[in-house]
Amino acid sequence: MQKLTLKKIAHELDVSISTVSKALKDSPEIGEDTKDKIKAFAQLYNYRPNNIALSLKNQKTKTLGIICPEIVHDFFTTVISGIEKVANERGYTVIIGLSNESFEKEVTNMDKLASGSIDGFLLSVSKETQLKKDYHHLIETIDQGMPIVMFDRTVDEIECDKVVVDDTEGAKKAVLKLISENCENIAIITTEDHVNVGKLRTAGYKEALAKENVPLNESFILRLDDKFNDDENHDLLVEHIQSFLVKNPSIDAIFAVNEKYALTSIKAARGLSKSIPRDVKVIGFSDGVLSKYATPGLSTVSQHGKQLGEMAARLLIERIESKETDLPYRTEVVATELILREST
Amino acid sequence: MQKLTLKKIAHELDVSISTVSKALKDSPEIGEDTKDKIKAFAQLYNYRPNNIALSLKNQKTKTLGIICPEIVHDFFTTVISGIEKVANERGYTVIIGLSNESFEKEVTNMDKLASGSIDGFLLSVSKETQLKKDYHHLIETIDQGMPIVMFDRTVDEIECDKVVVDDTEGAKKAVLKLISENCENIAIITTEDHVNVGKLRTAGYKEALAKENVPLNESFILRLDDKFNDDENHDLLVEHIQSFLVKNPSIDAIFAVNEKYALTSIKAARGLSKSIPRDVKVIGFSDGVLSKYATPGLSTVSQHGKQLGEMAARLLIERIESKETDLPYRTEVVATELILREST
DNA sequence: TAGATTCACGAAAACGTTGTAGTGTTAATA
DNA sequence: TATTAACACTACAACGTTTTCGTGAATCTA
Repeated sequence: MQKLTLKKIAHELDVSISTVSKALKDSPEIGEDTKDKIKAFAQLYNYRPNNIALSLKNQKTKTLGIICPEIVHDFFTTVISGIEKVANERGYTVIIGLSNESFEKEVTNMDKLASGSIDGFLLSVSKETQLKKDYHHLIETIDQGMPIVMFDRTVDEIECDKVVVDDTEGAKKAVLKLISENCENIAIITTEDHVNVGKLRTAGYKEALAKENVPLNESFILRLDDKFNDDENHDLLVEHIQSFLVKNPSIDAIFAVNEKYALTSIKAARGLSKSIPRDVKVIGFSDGVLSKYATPGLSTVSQHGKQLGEMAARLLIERIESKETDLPYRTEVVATELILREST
Repeated sequence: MQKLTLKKIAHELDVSISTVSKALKDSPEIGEDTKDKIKAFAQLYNYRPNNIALSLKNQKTKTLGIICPEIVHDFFTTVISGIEKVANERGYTVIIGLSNESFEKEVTNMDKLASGSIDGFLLSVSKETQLKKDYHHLIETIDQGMPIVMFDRTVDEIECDKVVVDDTEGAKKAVLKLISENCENIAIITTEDHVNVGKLRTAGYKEALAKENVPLNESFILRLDDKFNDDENHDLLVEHIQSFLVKNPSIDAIFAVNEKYALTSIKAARGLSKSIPRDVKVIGFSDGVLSKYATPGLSTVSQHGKQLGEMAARLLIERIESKETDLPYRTEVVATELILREST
């Protein structure tokens, strides 16, 4: 049995399409018995209005597009689950486009979704986009009246709603904690500077050091090439960190800007027969389940990804549903929280 | 500047809508100079045909709906990334609906998407659905001519395309390996039997034992209540496994039916001052990144989630695009692979 | 009983496309 | 010169809705 439409019901019951439509909406224009008859029929054959037709008619899709650099990634999925939650509560559906950190995929994905499929974007830009600093697709999208809310990986040059975690502050808290535990030689394992969050967290690291008058030792900063994010290169990364640790044997604490770096640091240190947390304390940055399930449990700066996602979705939906065309852009900051486990 | 449509171009250039449509499709019906003019205009103002209108006209959306029980979960996201990959290659977009293991959310999500938004479903049923054994929503969907491909968590009672991992065989391989390493008291940490994959993996465990004539000791089977899947109950789970380990001190190997159980087992064993892998060897079941980044690296039965996702998407798209209405249903089995790391 | 009012319903436009079937003009054929 | 063919374009229907505007019939008012 194929999909039921108003037309088919109308034909079957020998009334007009308008009558059916109105009856199902319980319009007072239609007589009670006609209404009953139509409703019963619709119920029986499980009629559901066609979303596509509604979207076309109403010029809105009740759908949100998420553009995300990666999906096998606890932080992003946590954010997505937050987005999905409020989207669903408000009657919205969610489409996901993955950029895989590629500028081109980000552009084509956005292009495709922007062509009528969605009412607005939730976007975390790819690393490549951050590197190229080419934002024409974002500008065009916004110019066409399609709202964008950026989350986590935002770009300063574009004016739009943003939701970010307080990277600098979170990093600072973590490093301050390490200092308070009498660590004197605190290393940071971070990304290259073109990755915004890496840069910000590194800034927090430096701030904490400065605040407590701990001298900054540039050789304690390990900036990891992007290639190490590939799971294939995990063994390489272990070795790389180990040689860093060997070169700097005085290191007694590591602050890692993400979960993978943190966990790999633990593995590397262990491989060097250092005990965690006795010889080296480790704090990561993440919202992930990994940290909780790892042995030893990894202390982390939690990013509250779910709240971030909820916030972002709320901002977007508000903008979509507001008739004010000149709502001022907001930037919301989601606070971090230091969660202490066994690695400190 | 608002969205450009054929109508606006037509009005602007003083030609008919049809002419614009045809010109952009390079139809020979239209004169060269008119074509050039229209194309140039469209290019300049970045015209993109409206997907919604196309969907309505063509009666197909070029969109796939994924219904997934959970998203903060490496296995499912790996599958999704596989789906997204082939979907994109073939010009499809992906909508995600999360059931959060709830029957009701599964039903309402499917209902919503089935109303015109998508051409077919990729579905992994929720635990609650498995428990209730209420499949009316699946039957109705299929009856309406909407194809479903089930992945991983399938239901035997429904006829449709399926892609599964070889749970029994994978579990068997893992346990066989443990036996070959001279483990004599191999425990299994599994789910309750209503979870299909738990049941199948337990079957594999038993098969392996039987094959090598190792006596089956029912007290070595720990069936975990669903509540332990909640990350909140992680500490509880650790204690629970520890008391199990204390009650059965002879256990020298653990086969866990998922990554979290495996990692938690390691943590529990460690807490009991047992060394991994010297005192207890552990093998998990998963595709996750966790295993790789954990210390010690967790040996696992890899499920090749990405291939599974790719396979599922291929099956679905083939069915959608085939004009044959009576394509026979297929069930594809994705082989598992034993990946040995430090926990064995 | 003429006029107004209410009731119950239908026709049609619109959203943005595409494709089929015209249509009017010019050029080629017989 | 009359017929036909080619060309370059336009009109219109359809996809499934919703909504505004009619409209004919029954009922009410004076």
